[in-house]
Amino acid sequence: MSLSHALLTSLIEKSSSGYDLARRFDKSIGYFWHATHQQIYRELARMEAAGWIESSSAPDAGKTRKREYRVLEAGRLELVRWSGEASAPIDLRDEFMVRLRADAAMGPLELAPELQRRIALHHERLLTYREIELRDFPDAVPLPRAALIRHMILKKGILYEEASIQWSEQMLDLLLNQ
Amino acid sequence: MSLSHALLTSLIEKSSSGYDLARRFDKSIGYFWHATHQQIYRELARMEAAGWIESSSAPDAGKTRKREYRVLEAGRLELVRWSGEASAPIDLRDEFMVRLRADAAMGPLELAPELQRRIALHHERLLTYREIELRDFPDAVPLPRAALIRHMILKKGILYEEASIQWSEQMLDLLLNQ
DNA sequence: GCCAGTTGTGCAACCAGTTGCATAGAGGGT
DNA sequence: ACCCTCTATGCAACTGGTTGCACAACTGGC
Repeated sequence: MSLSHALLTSLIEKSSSGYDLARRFDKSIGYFWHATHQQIYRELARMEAAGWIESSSAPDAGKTRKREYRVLEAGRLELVRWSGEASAPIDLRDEFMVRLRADAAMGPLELAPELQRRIALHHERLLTYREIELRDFPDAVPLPRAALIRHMILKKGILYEEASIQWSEQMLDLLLNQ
Repeated sequence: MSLSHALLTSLIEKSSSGYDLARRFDKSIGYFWHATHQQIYRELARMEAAGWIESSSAPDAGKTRKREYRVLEAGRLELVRWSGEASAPIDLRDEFMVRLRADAAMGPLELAPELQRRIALHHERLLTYREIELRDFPDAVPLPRAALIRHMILKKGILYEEASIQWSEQMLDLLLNQ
């Protein structure tokens, strides 16, 4: 689902190999998107065939097969073109909500432990995001537009985790005491 | 991704035809999940083959092909079994975030109109959810456990829309004034 | 020198979701 | 009678994402 455009954006920020891209992707756009290395290699091959990017043996390749991918003008144009399209709203396809509904339909199903596990996970992520926030977006200095946008994207993740924790704790209380 | 279990849950709440199921699905579990009729028919066929559900010509079929699907004991057992599994956290794969990142990487891209469209959409959904809330979950009466759970699921949608609106308005301000 | 682990690329098969199309009866309008 | 729309089911082809596996070189430990 437009993984290619996400990769293009990442490559504009910094030319890199498929492998590096896969790891950077997880740490940047990856707040809200995960892609396997398989998808990324396949997409890079397609984009190169389409003339959006070019590649050559990476400067630090040595005797390895490592390649470096760079965005071409056609890639930039494509990204600008795509940015004008309407974006489909995400669906929040959450299996746990189905489990809760099943509990409501069939009687208590012991979902509390799983909910607790999820709360811990949300806390973990929140912590990571807050660390990135402290490191990358000091609010003493006035930040340029690009940094403000990136900060807002991170904030979206932070807000989501905070809201999830609050909601989950209320839900947990309900499961345990009703 | 476990659409089958979502459908099982829906069918436990009420036996119905594929078509009715598709429409009810959009209105209930569909707060956070959308499935096409195609997926639903295919999944029903699989579940029937697996012995989780059975079907017969619907009582109100007349001369049409309309069928009614009912959950069998094996289906209930499967749902209980599945409820004990760990649920993968959702990924918030949002194309618009990629567009924002592209804006940050390449300079202003005129994303404000699209953001405004999204804000309107969030308002629309929020309104729908609030109407359902007023209709189905009066807080004067003490509700039974099952209703409380269903209410919490709906609340998750409401909280998400509210947070999205707040965040989007802040983002819009940034896009227009920076 | 060998083994385990990490970096890096890639093929093949599979599964889930989407899209376009086809079929068929019911009900309503002109 | 004719056509249009809605209800209802379904096939076929395609796209995107996932999983398992394989290959290759380099890196550090014993």
